[in-house]
Amino acid sequence: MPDQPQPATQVHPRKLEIVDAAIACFLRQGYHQTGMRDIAREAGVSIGNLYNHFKGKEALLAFIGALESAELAPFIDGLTSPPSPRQRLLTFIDTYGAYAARPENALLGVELLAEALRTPKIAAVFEQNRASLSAALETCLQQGAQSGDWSLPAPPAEVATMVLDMIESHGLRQNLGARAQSDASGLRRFILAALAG
Amino acid sequence: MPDQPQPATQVHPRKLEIVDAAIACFLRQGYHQTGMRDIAREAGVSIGNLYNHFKGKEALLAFIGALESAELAPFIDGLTSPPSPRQRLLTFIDTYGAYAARPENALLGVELLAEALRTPKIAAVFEQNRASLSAALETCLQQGAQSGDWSLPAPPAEVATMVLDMIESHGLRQNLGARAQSDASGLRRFILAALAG
Amino acid sequence: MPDQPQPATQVHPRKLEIVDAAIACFLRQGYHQTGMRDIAREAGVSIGNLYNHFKGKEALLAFIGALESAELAPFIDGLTSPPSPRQRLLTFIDTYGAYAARPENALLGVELLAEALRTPKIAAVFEQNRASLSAALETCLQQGAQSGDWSLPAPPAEVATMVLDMIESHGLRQNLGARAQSDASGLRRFILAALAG
Amino acid sequence: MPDQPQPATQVHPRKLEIVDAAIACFLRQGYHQTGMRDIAREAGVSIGNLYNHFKGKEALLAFIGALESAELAPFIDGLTSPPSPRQRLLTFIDTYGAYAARPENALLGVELLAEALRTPKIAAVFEQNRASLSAALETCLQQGAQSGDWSLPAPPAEVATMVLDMIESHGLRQNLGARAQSDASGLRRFILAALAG
DNA sequence: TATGAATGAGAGTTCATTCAT
DNA sequence: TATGAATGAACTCTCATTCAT
Repeated sequence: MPDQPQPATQVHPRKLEIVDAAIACFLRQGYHQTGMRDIAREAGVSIGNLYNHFKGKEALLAFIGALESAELAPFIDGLTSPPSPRQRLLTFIDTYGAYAARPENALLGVELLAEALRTPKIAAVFEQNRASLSAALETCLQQGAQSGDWSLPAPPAEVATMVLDMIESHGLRQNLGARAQSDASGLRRFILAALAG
Repeated sequence: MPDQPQPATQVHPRKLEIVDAAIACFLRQGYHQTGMRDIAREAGVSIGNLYNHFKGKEALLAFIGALESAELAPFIDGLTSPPSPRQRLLTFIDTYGAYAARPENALLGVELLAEALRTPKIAAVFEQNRASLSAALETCLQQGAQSGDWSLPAPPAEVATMVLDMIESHGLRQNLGARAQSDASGLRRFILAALAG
Repeated sequence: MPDQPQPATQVHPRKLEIVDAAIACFLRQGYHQTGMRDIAREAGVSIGNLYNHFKGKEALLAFIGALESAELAPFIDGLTSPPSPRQRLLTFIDTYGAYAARPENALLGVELLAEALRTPKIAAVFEQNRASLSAALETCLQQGAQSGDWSLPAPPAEVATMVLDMIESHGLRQNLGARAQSDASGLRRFILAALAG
Repeated sequence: MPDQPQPATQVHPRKLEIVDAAIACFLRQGYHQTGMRDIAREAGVSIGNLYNHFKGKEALLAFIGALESAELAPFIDGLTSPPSPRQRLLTFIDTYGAYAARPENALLGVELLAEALRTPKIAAVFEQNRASLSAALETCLQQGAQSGDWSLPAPPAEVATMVLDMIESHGLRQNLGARAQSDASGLRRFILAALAG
């Protein structure tokens, strides 16, 4: 986490305005369909000044990806904190499911993923976010297995990955077609059934 | 299915060469990073002639997406044909899992998905492929439920969607980092556990 | 001479129009002050099409430099052909002096030189032109020394270089201030005096 | 000489640091390839402060050109002072030859020249340096002619110009290719031969 | 069917310079 | 004196696409 972009500590407020503008544009038009000029206009900033705050388009996307890291912290906390593993897992499925279903997360996630496939810098951010979340979930899963809450049908790391994939795919699916089953009850039942042992 | 691109019936062989070239380019560089000139060069065709075969770049991607439809047919057959539901499901997880893990499918799938988010024409192709596969899996799942092979933790359509998501996410995951658990055994066990009831 | 750009043989006429436009712009505004759009406009060509004919700005300058090679041929012939070494040298000083004094050669020469200092591709063209001309002059100087027309105050290659430098500097000087001694008689007398022995 | 930049008298030391930084950048990257930000960074100064010391990029180059004027003074002294004209000329060829061969002088000279072709302000500085040096050399040449040390093959001003051109071209040549005859003996012999009369 | 010259909007980025602090 | 955010025109170059041949 050391030399990762640190959006939390002392940043020029303009920088955050630019980030918001970029997110809005990426959501509306997609990453590649968005020009730096679009972002500058949306942020009410000159194109030249935009480059005073970000080295380039890719850096902007990486920064946005890193922002996600901060948003993930509560979920990680929730997975490792007080209540029973079972309660923690249920809460996680619901809350992270809701998070993953929000358009700005679902759609930006796909842009980020597609870009991570070609751009190592983006891939690094992407994988770091994934890894920290996955590790927390894995811990929770193992604790639940030890406490007899459930049994794992596969190695914990693998199960954690699959559960995350399910939740995120589910969130994305809500944003795809016109329909929307909109609640996570099926998701929750599926996962619990898989752990029923 | 009426005015869908029909890759199966009589196409100019040059057209398929172009498609192969496009796939190669999209895999190597990504959809947006690939120029029509790149494709023409890779196919050994003039840029003008490329446009004799495809109306534009988007049409090319849509055609590629439609090609996938043909590749899906065997899986659909397998899900609805002779053996027991359980056997059909296991086979499907393995074979479709292998299919989804092939780089050309995993990576192109993400490109297609990202593009489908903004481009209705692409979305249509994308959803059609998904729908036909999902319907077949749903049928298989219902049959297994009726025959007592398993019980469904959620409505069949939803379970089908989640199972497909898992398999495809799993395939994509193999193409992301450097690691590779590489086999589908964890995946299979997870799904079967979810259906164990 | 093999894989050098060959402006003589079969080139699209438009390419030459572009070259002419570029030369006009470079002379008027200088190389760095000239934008690709300036050249396109001057040539009556779209900016996109300009790039169909030249890979980039640097390639354009290199091509112009290579064109000079063709213009040098007559001087090289004159230095190595029929009459007496003395007559050849005198003719060379006058004709090459006039050539070097023409604004398009004097001014473009400086641009080319300045660029050659930083750009290996340009340096290569620049040095090749210099080398072929210098070799021819060296030969002539040696023949004159053998025939007793003159004696060389330094190694022939060095003398050749210095004589060329003098002629070219002289040509440039005509294009600098407002004054203009305009003839090459002083130059000729200086060189002949140096060879007088 | 009135409103010429006056590098000699009281200047803010920061100003000289900036000049040094600019020279370093111009040498490394060339004048046009160097941005004001590059210079500011190299000097360890903010871009805003840079403009407190210099009106603009062109003023910086002009100042550098004017600095040269101070460096020329010793040569001018040497050409007009005590010993015999012959000895003065020989010393000048050697010392000014060495000066002209130093990369910072040879390369910056070309940048300055190229810029002088388009920018009157730069041309003024350039020509003034040239004129004062040329005048001193011309005086020396005439004195040598009067004292019978040599005879001039052309009007003294023209001979002075040509001798300067030779020395400077020779210095530049050392910085061009990889070869390097490195000493000025050929140059000296050539010039003396031209004056042998 | 096949060619590649032609188009011009638009891409990301850098530029010299200004100005409020 | 010193800072660096702010400006917007300009840069080189690429894009998908068209069209005369």
